[in-house]
Amino acid sequence: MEAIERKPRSREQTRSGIVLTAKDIARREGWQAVSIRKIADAIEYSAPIVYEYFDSKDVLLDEIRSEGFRHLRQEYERILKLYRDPEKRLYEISLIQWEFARRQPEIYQVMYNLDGAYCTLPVYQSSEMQAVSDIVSDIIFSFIPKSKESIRKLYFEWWSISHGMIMLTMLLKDQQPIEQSEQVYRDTMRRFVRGLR
Amino acid sequence: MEAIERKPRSREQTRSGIVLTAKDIARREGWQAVSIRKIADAIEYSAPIVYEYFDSKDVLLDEIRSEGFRHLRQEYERILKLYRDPEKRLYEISLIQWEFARRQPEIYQVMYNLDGAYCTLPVYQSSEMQAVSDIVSDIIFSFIPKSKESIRKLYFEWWSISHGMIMLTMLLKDQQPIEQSEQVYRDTMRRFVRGLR
DNA sequence: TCAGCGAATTTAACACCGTTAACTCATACA
DNA sequence: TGTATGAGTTAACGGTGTTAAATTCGCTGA
Repeated sequence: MEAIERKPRSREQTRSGIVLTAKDIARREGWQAVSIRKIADAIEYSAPIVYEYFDSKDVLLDEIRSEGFRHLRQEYERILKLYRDPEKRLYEISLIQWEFARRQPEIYQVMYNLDGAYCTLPVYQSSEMQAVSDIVSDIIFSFIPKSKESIRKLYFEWWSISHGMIMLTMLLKDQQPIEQSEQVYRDTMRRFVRGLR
Repeated sequence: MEAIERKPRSREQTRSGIVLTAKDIARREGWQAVSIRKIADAIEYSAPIVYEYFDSKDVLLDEIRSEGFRHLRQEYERILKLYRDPEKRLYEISLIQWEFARRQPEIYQVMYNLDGAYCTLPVYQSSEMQAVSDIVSDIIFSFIPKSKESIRKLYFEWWSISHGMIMLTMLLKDQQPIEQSEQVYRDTMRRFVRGLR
Protein backbone atom coordinates (compact mmCIF):
# COMPACT_ATOMS: atom_id res chain seq x y z
CA MET A 1 0.00 0.00 0.00
CA GLU A 2 3.01 2.28 -0.03
CA ALA A 3 1.90 3.29 -3.50
CA ILE A 4 -0.67 5.64 -2.03
CA GLU A 5 0.58 9.18 -1.70
CA ARG A 6 -1.11 12.24 -0.50
CA LYS A 7 -1.55 14.38 -3.50
CA PRO A 8 -4.81 14.89 -5.31
CA ARG A 9 -7.39 12.46 -4.10
CA SER A 10 -11.12 12.42 -4.36
CA ARG A 11 -13.29 11.43 -1.45
CA GLU A 12 -13.96 8.14 -3.21
CA GLN A 13 -10.27 7.42 -3.57
CA THR A 14 -9.57 8.13 0.06
CA ARG A 15 -12.42 5.91 1.11
CA SER A 16 -11.28 2.97 -0.95
CA GLY A 17 -7.74 3.69 0.21
CA ILE A 18 -8.88 3.04 3.76
CA VAL A 19 -10.50 -0.24 2.78
CA LEU A 20 -7.52 -1.35 0.72
CA THR A 21 -5.09 -0.52 3.50
CA ALA A 22 -7.13 -2.37 6.10
CA LYS A 23 -7.20 -5.48 3.94
CA ASP A 24 -3.51 -5.13 3.18
CA ILE A 25 -2.48 -4.97 6.83
CA ALA A 26 -4.80 -7.87 7.62
CA ARG A 27 -3.28 -9.96 4.86
CA ARG A 28 0.27 -9.31 5.98
CA GLU A 29 -0.01 -9.12 9.76
CA GLY A 30 -3.43 -10.55 10.60
CA TRP A 31 -6.62 -8.77 11.64
CA GLN A 32 -5.54 -8.22 15.22
CA ALA A 33 -2.82 -5.93 13.84
CA VAL A 34 -5.27 -3.71 11.97
CA SER A 35 -5.71 -0.41 13.80
CA ILE A 36 -7.24 2.91 12.85
CA ARG A 37 -3.97 4.72 13.47
CA LYS A 38 -2.02 2.33 11.28
CA ILE A 39 -4.52 2.77 8.48
CA ALA A 40 -4.37 6.54 8.87
CA ASP A 41 -0.58 6.46 8.70
CA ALA A 42 -0.65 4.45 5.51
CA ILE A 43 -3.02 6.80 3.73
CA GLU A 44 -1.10 9.76 5.15
CA TYR A 45 -3.86 11.25 7.22
CA SER A 46 -4.46 11.56 10.93
CA ALA A 47 -6.65 9.01 12.67
CA PRO A 48 -9.86 11.07 13.02
CA ILE A 49 -10.09 11.39 9.25
CA VAL A 50 -10.97 7.70 9.05
CA TYR A 51 -14.07 8.49 11.08
CA GLU A 52 -15.26 10.82 8.35
CA TYR A 53 -15.68 7.78 6.16
CA PHE A 54 -16.63 5.09 8.67
CA ASP A 55 -18.53 5.61 11.89
CA SER A 56 -16.42 3.02 13.64
CA LYS A 57 -13.92 0.25 13.08
CA ASP A 58 -16.84 -2.14 13.31
CA VAL A 59 -18.56 -0.48 10.37
CA LEU A 60 -15.34 -0.62 8.36
CA LEU A 61 -15.01 -4.34 9.00
CA ASP A 62 -18.66 -4.80 8.11
CA GLU A 63 -18.09 -3.03 4.81
CA ILE A 64 -15.18 -5.31 3.97
CA ARG A 65 -17.28 -8.30 4.90
CA SER A 66 -20.15 -7.17 2.69
CA GLU A 67 -17.70 -6.55 -0.11
CA GLY A 68 -16.58 -10.14 0.29
CA PHE A 69 -20.11 -11.49 0.02
CA ARG A 70 -20.78 -9.27 -3.00
CA HIS A 71 -17.68 -10.58 -4.71
CA LEU A 72 -18.76 -14.11 -3.94
CA ARG A 73 -22.19 -13.40 -5.38
CA GLN A 74 -20.70 -12.11 -8.62
CA GLU A 75 -18.63 -15.25 -8.97
CA TYR A 76 -21.68 -17.36 -8.29
CA GLU A 77 -23.62 -15.56 -10.98
CA ARG A 78 -20.79 -16.04 -13.40
CA ILE A 79 -21.13 -19.76 -12.81
CA LEU A 80 -24.89 -19.57 -13.33
CA LYS A 81 -24.32 -18.07 -16.77
CA LEU A 82 -21.66 -20.59 -17.61
CA TYR A 83 -23.54 -23.77 -16.79
CA ARG A 84 -27.15 -24.89 -16.88
CA ASP A 85 -26.87 -28.25 -15.18
CA PRO A 86 -27.67 -27.85 -11.46
CA GLU A 87 -25.21 -30.56 -10.55
CA LYS A 88 -22.42 -28.81 -12.40
CA ARG A 89 -23.50 -25.45 -10.99
CA LEU A 90 -23.40 -26.53 -7.38
CA TYR A 91 -20.09 -28.27 -7.78
CA GLU A 92 -18.48 -25.30 -9.52
CA ILE A 93 -19.81 -22.97 -6.85
CA SER A 94 -18.24 -25.20 -4.25
CA LEU A 95 -14.93 -24.75 -6.02
CA ILE A 96 -15.43 -20.99 -6.17
CA GLN A 97 -15.86 -21.00 -2.42
CA TRP A 98 -12.58 -22.83 -2.00
CA GLU A 99 -10.68 -20.63 -4.38
CA PHE A 100 -12.01 -17.50 -2.74
CA ALA A 101 -10.90 -18.58 0.72
CA ARG A 102 -7.53 -19.58 -0.65
CA ARG A 103 -6.86 -16.38 -2.57
CA GLN A 104 -8.28 -13.94 -0.07
CA PRO A 105 -8.04 -15.60 3.31
CA GLU A 106 -8.20 -12.28 5.15
CA ILE A 107 -11.58 -11.54 3.60
CA TYR A 108 -12.84 -14.98 4.41
CA GLN A 109 -11.68 -14.46 8.00
CA VAL A 110 -13.56 -11.23 8.48
CA MET A 111 -16.66 -12.74 6.91
CA TYR A 112 -16.80 -15.40 9.59
CA ASN A 113 -14.97 -13.69 12.48
CA LEU A 114 -12.02 -16.04 12.24
CA ASP A 115 -8.49 -15.73 13.61
CA GLY A 116 -8.66 -12.42 15.38
CA ALA A 117 -11.02 -10.76 12.96
CA TYR A 118 -13.96 -9.55 14.98
CA CYS A 119 -16.92 -7.59 13.73
CA THR A 120 -19.74 -7.04 16.20
CA LEU A 121 -22.46 -6.34 13.65
CA PRO A 122 -24.44 -9.54 13.07
CA VAL A 123 -23.68 -11.16 9.74
CA TYR A 124 -26.87 -13.21 9.55
CA GLN A 125 -29.02 -10.22 8.73
CA SER A 126 -26.77 -8.89 5.99
CA SER A 127 -28.56 -8.77 2.66
CA GLU A 128 -25.33 -9.63 0.85
CA MET A 129 -25.04 -12.89 2.72
CA GLN A 130 -28.71 -13.56 2.13
CA ALA A 131 -28.15 -13.10 -1.59
CA VAL A 132 -25.46 -15.76 -1.83
CA SER A 133 -27.56 -18.06 0.33
CA ASP A 134 -30.50 -17.60 -2.03
CA ILE A 135 -28.46 -18.45 -5.08
CA VAL A 136 -27.23 -21.72 -3.65
CA SER A 137 -30.64 -22.56 -2.20
CA ASP A 138 -32.23 -21.99 -5.60
CA ILE A 139 -29.78 -24.33 -7.26
CA ILE A 140 -30.54 -27.02 -4.73
CA PHE A 141 -34.23 -26.44 -5.27
CA SER A 142 -33.93 -26.84 -9.02
CA PHE A 143 -32.20 -30.08 -8.17
CA ILE A 144 -34.91 -31.51 -6.01
CA PRO A 145 -38.01 -29.37 -5.69
CA LYS A 146 -38.90 -30.22 -2.12
CA SER A 147 -40.32 -28.12 0.67
CA LYS A 148 -38.66 -24.89 1.75
CA GLU A 149 -37.67 -26.60 4.97
CA SER A 150 -35.89 -29.41 3.19
CA ILE A 151 -34.03 -27.00 0.95
CA ARG A 152 -32.94 -25.04 3.98
CA LYS A 153 -31.57 -28.13 5.62
CA LEU A 154 -29.71 -29.19 2.49
CA TYR A 155 -28.24 -25.75 2.06
CA PHE A 156 -27.21 -25.70 5.69
CA GLU A 157 -25.55 -29.05 5.12
CA TRP A 158 -23.73 -27.93 1.99
CA TRP A 159 -22.56 -24.76 3.64
CA SER A 160 -21.35 -26.59 6.75
CA ILE A 161 -19.28 -29.10 4.84
CA SER A 162 -17.73 -26.48 2.61
CA HIS A 163 -17.05 -24.00 5.38
CA GLY A 164 -15.89 -26.65 7.82
CA MET A 165 -13.32 -28.04 5.42
CA ILE A 166 -12.06 -24.62 4.45
CA MET A 167 -11.69 -23.61 8.09
CA LEU A 168 -9.87 -26.74 9.11
CA THR A 169 -7.65 -26.50 6.05
CA MET A 170 -6.61 -23.04 7.21
CA LEU A 171 -6.10 -24.32 10.73
CA LEU A 172 -3.95 -27.25 9.67
CA LYS A 173 -2.23 -25.63 6.73
CA ASP A 174 1.26 -26.05 8.19
CA GLN A 175 0.61 -29.65 9.10
CA GLN A 176 -1.34 -31.03 6.20
CA PRO A 177 -0.44 -30.04 2.62
CA ILE A 178 -3.09 -27.89 1.03
CA GLU A 179 -3.13 -29.95 -2.15
CA GLN A 180 -4.24 -32.91 -0.10
CA SER A 181 -6.97 -30.95 1.65
CA GLU A 182 -8.10 -29.63 -1.71
CA GLN A 183 -8.38 -33.15 -3.07
CA VAL A 184 -10.53 -34.22 -0.13
CA TYR A 185 -12.62 -31.09 -0.55
CA ARG A 186 -13.27 -31.76 -4.22
CA ASP A 187 -14.13 -35.39 -3.61
CA THR A 188 -16.42 -34.60 -0.71
CA MET A 189 -18.26 -31.80 -2.48
CA ARG A 190 -18.66 -33.93 -5.58
CA ARG A 191 -20.05 -36.74 -3.51
CA PHE A 192 -22.45 -34.37 -1.76
CA VAL A 193 -23.71 -33.00 -5.08
CA ARG A 194 -24.10 -36.51 -6.48
CA GLY A 195 -25.98 -37.56 -3.40
CA LEU A 196 -28.65 -34.95 -4.03
CA ARG A 197 -30.21 -36.58 -7.06
CA MET B 1 -17.04 -15.22 40.05
CA GLU B 2 -17.92 -12.77 42.77
CA ALA B 3 -17.64 -15.69 45.14
CA ILE B 4 -13.88 -15.42 45.14
CA GLU B 5 -12.55 -13.36 48.01
CA ARG B 6 -9.10 -12.56 49.02
CA LYS B 7 -8.56 -14.46 52.17
CA PRO B 8 -6.40 -17.53 52.45
CA ARG B 9 -5.57 -18.88 49.05
CA SER B 10 -2.98 -21.29 47.89
CA ARG B 11 -1.01 -20.69 44.72
CA GLU B 12 -3.07 -23.36 43.08
CA GLN B 13 -6.31 -21.69 44.03
CA THR B 14 -5.18 -18.33 42.73
CA ARG B 15 -4.08 -19.90 39.49
CA SER B 16 -7.37 -21.65 38.87
CA GLY B 17 -9.14 -18.48 39.96
CA ILE B 18 -7.49 -16.68 37.06
CA VAL B 19 -8.59 -19.36 34.62
CA LEU B 20 -12.12 -19.47 36.00
CA THR B 21 -12.47 -15.70 35.87
CA ALA B 22 -11.21 -15.52 32.30
CA LYS B 23 -13.76 -18.11 31.19
CA ASP B 24 -16.48 -16.40 33.17
CA ILE B 25 -15.90 -13.01 31.56
CA ALA B 26 -15.68 -14.66 28.14
CA ARG B 27 -18.96 -16.46 28.70
CA ARG B 28 -20.78 -13.33 29.75
CA GLU B 29 -19.20 -10.61 27.65
CA GLY B 30 -17.27 -12.41 24.92
CA TRP B 31 -13.54 -12.99 24.55
CA GLN B 32 -12.78 -9.52 23.29
CA ALA B 33 -13.87 -8.24 26.71
CA VAL B 34 -11.38 -10.42 28.58
CA SER B 35 -8.49 -8.32 29.84
CA ILE B 36 -5.71 -8.94 32.33
CA ARG B 37 -6.80 -6.01 34.48
CA LYS B 38 -10.38 -7.19 34.61
CA ILE B 39 -9.24 -10.66 35.67
CA ALA B 40 -6.96 -9.15 38.30
CA ASP B 41 -9.82 -7.05 39.65
CA ALA B 42 -12.05 -10.08 39.93
CA ILE B 43 -9.53 -12.12 41.90
CA GLU B 44 -8.67 -9.04 43.96
CA TYR B 45 -5.09 -8.68 42.90
CA SER B 46 -3.23 -6.18 40.80
CA ALA B 47 -2.55 -6.91 37.15
CA PRO B 48 1.14 -7.95 37.39
CA ILE B 49 0.22 -10.82 39.70
CA VAL B 50 -1.40 -12.57 36.77
CA TYR B 51 2.01 -12.65 35.11
CA GLU B 52 3.37 -14.70 37.98
CA TYR B 53 1.10 -17.49 36.84
CA PHE B 54 1.02 -16.98 33.08
CA ASP B 55 3.80 -15.53 30.97
CA SER B 56 1.32 -13.76 28.75
CA LYS B 57 -2.35 -13.54 27.88
CA ASP B 58 -1.57 -15.82 24.98
CA VAL B 59 -0.32 -18.54 27.31
CA LEU B 60 -3.42 -18.17 29.47
CA LEU B 61 -5.67 -18.62 26.45
CA ASP B 62 -3.58 -21.58 25.35
CA GLU B 63 -4.06 -23.18 28.76
CA ILE B 64 -7.83 -22.77 28.55
CA ARG B 65 -7.77 -24.22 25.07
CA SER B 66 -5.75 -27.23 26.20
CA GLU B 67 -8.11 -27.68 29.11
CA GLY B 68 -10.94 -27.80 26.58
CA PHE B 69 -9.26 -30.50 24.53
CA ARG B 70 -8.48 -32.47 27.68
CA HIS B 71 -12.09 -32.31 28.76
CA LEU B 72 -13.16 -33.45 25.31
CA ARG B 73 -10.73 -36.34 25.49
CA GLN B 74 -12.14 -37.47 28.81
CA GLU B 75 -15.64 -37.44 27.40
CA TYR B 76 -14.45 -39.41 24.38
CA GLU B 77 -12.88 -42.02 26.61
CA ARG B 78 -16.05 -42.28 28.61
CA ILE B 79 -17.83 -43.16 25.36
CA LEU B 80 -15.15 -45.73 24.53
CA LYS B 81 -15.84 -47.50 27.82
CA LEU B 82 -19.57 -47.28 27.33
CA TYR B 83 -19.82 -48.76 23.84
CA ARG B 84 -17.90 -51.29 21.83
CA ASP B 85 -19.53 -50.89 18.44
CA PRO B 86 -17.42 -48.47 16.35
CA GLU B 87 -20.54 -47.14 14.65
CA LYS B 88 -22.15 -46.34 17.96
CA ARG B 89 -18.88 -44.92 19.29
CA LEU B 90 -18.38 -42.50 16.45
CA TYR B 91 -21.96 -41.34 16.53
CA GLU B 92 -21.95 -40.80 20.26
CA ILE B 93 -18.68 -38.90 20.03
CA SER B 94 -20.26 -36.69 17.41
CA LEU B 95 -23.01 -35.90 19.89
CA ILE B 96 -20.45 -35.18 22.61
CA GLN B 97 -18.88 -32.65 20.28
CA TRP B 98 -22.21 -30.93 19.81
CA GLU B 99 -23.08 -30.92 23.47
CA PHE B 100 -19.69 -29.54 24.41
CA ALA B 101 -19.98 -26.63 22.00
CA ARG B 102 -23.48 -25.95 23.20
CA ARG B 103 -22.71 -26.03 26.91
CA GLN B 104 -19.37 -24.27 26.81
CA PRO B 105 -19.38 -22.11 23.71
CA GLU B 106 -16.67 -19.83 25.10
CA ILE B 107 -14.28 -22.77 25.38
CA TYR B 108 -15.15 -23.94 21.91
CA GLN B 109 -14.47 -20.43 20.65
CA VAL B 110 -11.01 -20.20 22.11
CA MET B 111 -10.19 -23.70 20.83
CA TYR B 112 -10.76 -22.57 17.26
CA ASN B 113 -10.10 -18.81 17.52
CA LEU B 114 -13.73 -17.93 16.91
CA ASP B 115 -15.65 -14.73 17.57
CA GLY B 116 -12.96 -12.51 18.96
CA ALA B 117 -11.05 -15.23 20.77
CA TYR B 118 -7.52 -15.10 19.51
CA CYS B 119 -4.62 -17.22 20.66
CA THR B 120 -1.42 -16.86 18.68
CA LEU B 121 0.12 -20.17 19.74
CA PRO B 122 -0.53 -22.74 17.00
CA VAL B 123 -3.18 -25.26 17.96
CA TYR B 124 -2.15 -27.92 15.47
CA GLN B 125 0.92 -28.91 17.43
CA SER B 126 -0.85 -29.22 20.76
CA SER B 127 -0.60 -32.72 22.13
CA GLU B 128 -4.07 -32.42 23.65
CA MET B 129 -5.59 -31.83 20.24
CA GLN B 130 -3.54 -34.65 18.83
CA ALA B 131 -4.93 -36.96 21.50
CA VAL B 132 -8.56 -36.34 20.57
CA SER B 133 -7.66 -36.67 16.90
CA ASP B 134 -6.06 -40.03 17.59
CA ILE B 135 -9.09 -41.35 19.42
CA VAL B 136 -11.45 -40.55 16.58
CA SER B 137 -8.97 -41.76 13.96
CA ASP B 138 -8.63 -45.06 15.78
CA ILE B 139 -12.37 -45.54 15.85
CA ILE B 140 -12.56 -44.92 12.12
CA PHE B 141 -9.70 -47.34 11.61
CA SER B 142 -11.45 -50.09 13.56
CA PHE B 143 -14.36 -49.39 11.24
CA ILE B 144 -12.51 -49.82 8.01
CA PRO B 145 -8.85 -50.78 8.35
CA LYS B 146 -7.50 -48.92 5.39
CA SER B 147 -4.26 -47.03 4.87
CA LYS B 148 -3.17 -44.28 7.23
CA GLU B 149 -3.81 -41.82 4.44
CA SER B 150 -7.41 -42.92 3.98
CA ILE B 151 -8.08 -42.75 7.69
CA ARG B 152 -6.66 -39.27 7.80
CA LYS B 153 -8.95 -38.16 5.02
CA LEU B 154 -12.00 -39.69 6.65
CA TYR B 155 -11.16 -38.11 9.97
CA PHE B 156 -10.66 -34.76 8.27
CA GLU B 157 -14.05 -35.20 6.68
CA TRP B 158 -15.77 -36.13 9.92
CA TRP B 159 -14.17 -33.24 11.73
CA SER B 160 -15.09 -30.76 9.01
CA ILE B 161 -18.74 -31.70 8.93
CA SER B 162 -19.07 -31.65 12.69
CA HIS B 163 -17.13 -28.44 13.19
CA GLY B 164 -18.72 -26.71 10.21
CA MET B 165 -22.24 -27.40 11.42
CA ILE B 166 -21.46 -26.35 14.96
CA MET B 167 -19.87 -23.12 13.75
CA LEU B 168 -22.72 -22.21 11.46
CA THR B 169 -25.23 -23.10 14.13
CA MET B 170 -23.55 -20.58 16.42
CA LEU B 171 -23.47 -18.04 13.62
CA LEU B 172 -27.15 -18.42 12.76
CA LYS B 173 -28.43 -19.10 16.26
CA ASP B 174 -30.72 -16.05 16.30
CA GLN B 175 -32.09 -16.86 12.88
CA GLN B 176 -32.47 -20.60 12.84
CA PRO B 177 -33.76 -22.42 15.92
CA ILE B 178 -31.08 -24.55 17.56
CA GLU B 179 -33.38 -27.55 17.81
CA GLN B 180 -33.62 -27.58 14.05
CA SER B 181 -29.88 -27.31 13.59
CA GLU B 182 -29.42 -30.09 16.10
CA GLN B 183 -31.77 -32.33 14.17
CA VAL B 184 -29.84 -31.73 10.96
CA TYR B 185 -26.60 -32.35 12.82
CA ARG B 186 -27.79 -35.67 14.20
CA ASP B 187 -29.11 -36.81 10.85
CA THR B 188 -25.98 -35.79 9.00
CA MET B 189 -23.59 -37.37 11.47
CA ARG B 190 -25.62 -40.56 11.54
CA ARG B 191 -25.57 -40.68 7.77
CA PHE B 192 -21.83 -40.11 7.74
CA VAL B 193 -21.22 -42.90 10.20
CA ARG B 194 -23.52 -45.23 8.26
CA GLY B 195 -21.72 -44.39 5.07
CA LEU B 196 -18.45 -45.66 6.46
CA ARG B 197 -19.33 -49.33 6.44
C1' DT C 1 12.52 -5.49 70.74
C1' DC C 2 14.17 -4.21 66.74
C1' DA C 3 17.03 -4.23 62.41
C1' DG C 4 17.33 -6.15 58.27
C1' DC C 5 16.34 -9.31 54.72
C1' DG C 6 13.47 -11.52 51.18
C1' DA C 7 9.33 -12.35 49.22
C1' DA C 8 4.88 -10.70 47.98
C1' DT C 9 2.40 -7.15 46.02
C1' DT C 10 1.47 -2.66 44.18
C1' DT C 11 2.34 1.64 41.74
C1' DA C 12 3.93 3.75 37.73
C1' DA C 13 5.21 3.73 33.40
C1' DC C 14 5.49 2.57 28.19
C1' DA C 15 3.53 2.13 23.95
C1' DC C 16 -0.32 1.00 21.96
C1' DC C 17 -5.74 0.89 21.08
C1' DG C 18 -10.76 3.16 19.55
C1' DT C 19 -12.90 7.37 19.79
C1' DT C 20 -14.11 12.32 20.39
C1' DA C 21 -13.67 17.33 21.45
C1' DA C 22 -11.20 21.16 20.68
C1' DC C 23 -8.22 23.59 18.03
C1' DT C 24 -5.68 25.47 13.70
C1' DC C 25 -5.54 27.12 9.35
C1' DA C 26 -6.44 28.23 4.67
C1' DT C 27 -9.76 29.40 1.41
C1' DA C 28 -14.16 31.67 -0.30
C1' DC C 29 -17.34 34.93 0.01
C1' DA C 30 -19.68 39.35 1.70
C1' DT D 1 -11.14 43.57 5.16
C1' DG D 2 -13.66 40.55 7.94
C1' DT D 3 -15.77 36.40 8.61
C1' DA D 4 -17.65 31.97 7.97
C1' DT D 5 -16.84 27.28 6.30
C1' DG D 6 -14.64 23.29 5.92
C1' DA D 7 -10.57 20.21 6.12
C1' DG D 8 -7.35 18.57 8.94
C1' DT D 9 -4.73 18.37 13.13
C1' DT D 10 -3.48 17.92 18.07
C1' DA D 11 -4.76 16.48 22.45
C1' DA D 12 -7.24 14.01 25.38
C1' DC D 13 -10.01 10.00 27.72
C1' DG D 14 -10.23 5.58 29.20
C1' DG D 15 -8.83 1.32 27.88
C1' DT D 16 -5.24 -2.58 26.48
C1' DG D 17 -0.75 -5.97 27.34
C1' DT D 18 3.39 -5.77 29.68
C1' DT D 19 7.48 -4.59 32.63
C1' DA D 20 10.51 -2.07 35.97
C1' DA D 21 10.64 0.15 40.06
C1' DA D 22 8.96 0.99 44.44
C1' DT D 23 6.70 -0.48 48.36
C1' DT D 24 4.82 -3.23 51.93
C1' DC D 25 4.81 -7.19 54.83
C1' DG D 26 6.24 -11.23 57.49
C1' DC D 27 9.94 -13.36 59.35
C1' DT D 28 14.67 -14.36 61.07
C1' DG D 29 18.58 -13.37 63.82
C1' DA D 30 20.80 -10.37 67.20
